[in-house]
Amino acid sequence: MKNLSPAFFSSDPVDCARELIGCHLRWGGCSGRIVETEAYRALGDAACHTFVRPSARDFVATHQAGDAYVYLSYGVHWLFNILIKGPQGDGFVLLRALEPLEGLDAMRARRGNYADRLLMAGPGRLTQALGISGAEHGCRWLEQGQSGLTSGKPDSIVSGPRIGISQAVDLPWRFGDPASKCLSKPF
DNA sequence: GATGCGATTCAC
DNA sequence: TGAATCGCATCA
Repeated sequence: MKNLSPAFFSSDPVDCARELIGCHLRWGGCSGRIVETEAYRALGDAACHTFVRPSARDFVATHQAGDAYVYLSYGVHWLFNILIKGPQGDGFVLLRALEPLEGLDAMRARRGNYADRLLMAGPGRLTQALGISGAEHGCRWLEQGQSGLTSGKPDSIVSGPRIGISQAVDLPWRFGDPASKCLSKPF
């Protein structure tokens, strides 16, 4: 297990999304195993925020690889993305589901008394469980000591279409460990 | 200052 | 399976 540095995110968004499956995320006093991600490309991907939002394009231009891109979905749920800036193109990786490892009590205090497998089984659920909100938007969380990523490998990784989007629906840029009990939806 | 709409969740 | 929900970005 080695720590992932911001250099890990100076690569291809789709490669990063795939390689993050099985890695361990540490956030404050909580941690979890990443079991589901999605990739978004800044260029040529109609589902990416950069496609219609000047503010998203500005974010890419003014932030560094690995920085947090956090935004509110449906006016209710915070979604956590990691900025990718690589030679093959920029983009984001959306964290969609984690298996809780440490800090389950703190997660329940924030989310309610749900079963373990439901604490972070969804992009809005995991931010609520970890206490991530708009305050973390733009932050360089990988270099803040109490939070970070360590590498790991799942038994297998599968891919499929991304969830909840209306554009570019055919691109198979959702990745996950099909054996996990904590997916937001089965593959 | 108004409008449209969403990278979802939870309860029914 | 279906409805809530409201904040934010965008543009006028």
